[in-house]
Amino acid sequence: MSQTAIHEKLRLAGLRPTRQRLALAGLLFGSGDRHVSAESLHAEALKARAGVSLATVYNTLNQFTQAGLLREVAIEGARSYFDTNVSNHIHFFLEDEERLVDIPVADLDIKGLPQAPSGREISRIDVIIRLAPVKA
Amino acid sequence: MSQTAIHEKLRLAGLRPTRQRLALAGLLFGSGDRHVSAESLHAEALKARAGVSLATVYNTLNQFTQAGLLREVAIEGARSYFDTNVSNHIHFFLEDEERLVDIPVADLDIKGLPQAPSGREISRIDVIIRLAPVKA
DNA sequence: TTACATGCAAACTGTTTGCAAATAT
DNA sequence: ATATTTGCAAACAGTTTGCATGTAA
Repeated sequence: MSQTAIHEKLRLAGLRPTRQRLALAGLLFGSGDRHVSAESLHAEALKARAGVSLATVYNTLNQFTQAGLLREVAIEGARSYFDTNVSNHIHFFLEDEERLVDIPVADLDIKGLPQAPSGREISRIDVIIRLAPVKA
Repeated sequence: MSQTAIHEKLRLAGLRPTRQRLALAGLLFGSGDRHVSAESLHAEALKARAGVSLATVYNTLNQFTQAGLLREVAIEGARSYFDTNVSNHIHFFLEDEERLVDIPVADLDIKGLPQAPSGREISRIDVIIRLAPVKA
């Protein structure tokens, strides 16, 4: 994704293209789909010599999520992950590496879902397939 | 579930039936399926005049989970939930009430699941259907 | 020029832990 | 008698926030 496209992406989301946001968006959306934690993105930003504080990384991730640019994925064990792929898909979670992997949901077919209780509607379905190393 | 059954349940799990564990197990397994947080279980224990510290509630929930008596459910937003239903099922999550509801998976049928990467096997599949109130 | 964004450090939440006292076997 | 468990308070991790400073429009 080009610099201009990133600029435009932020503008569309109603977020001012500040130096920090551009840097973080560059890291997030510059290459393919990614899964980051606040900590890991902050580390990357430091390595890239983008002066960005951890607090700003948190704020930015939350703003991006709220704007629909990211999707949050909850995993047991405190740490939150943010996924740059906001299209319809589910996840493998590699328990040994604590890492998420996207699964395209194209040919996934869930049948027999019960109806949402009245007055409520489905806002999202989260599916996480947890994988453990095969025991020797 | 009777007192004796609870006693036996702990014994089978290799956990000494201390006063605190019996009290917490009584609350957890005494009636039907439940979803508790450490905080909520602690509050219940206090109300029931069982002298149990919050630290012990945490430790006990973890021990019970490790013993397979409980299942942990991760939801975005820090707080962990523990489910007394350890059979195969999935969850509704009522976003407005921050509450979990079990869905029996009897007639649920998931097709087209991709294969686990080699060297790994599925240890669990978590499905959470998030529900929001219908906008007026 | 003004409303919004940033950085720092301090606050906060949920959870874990070290250790002395208590308890189950 | 001895190994385990408990409770407290302190430590801890991840995350959020207040406020002075900096920056985009």
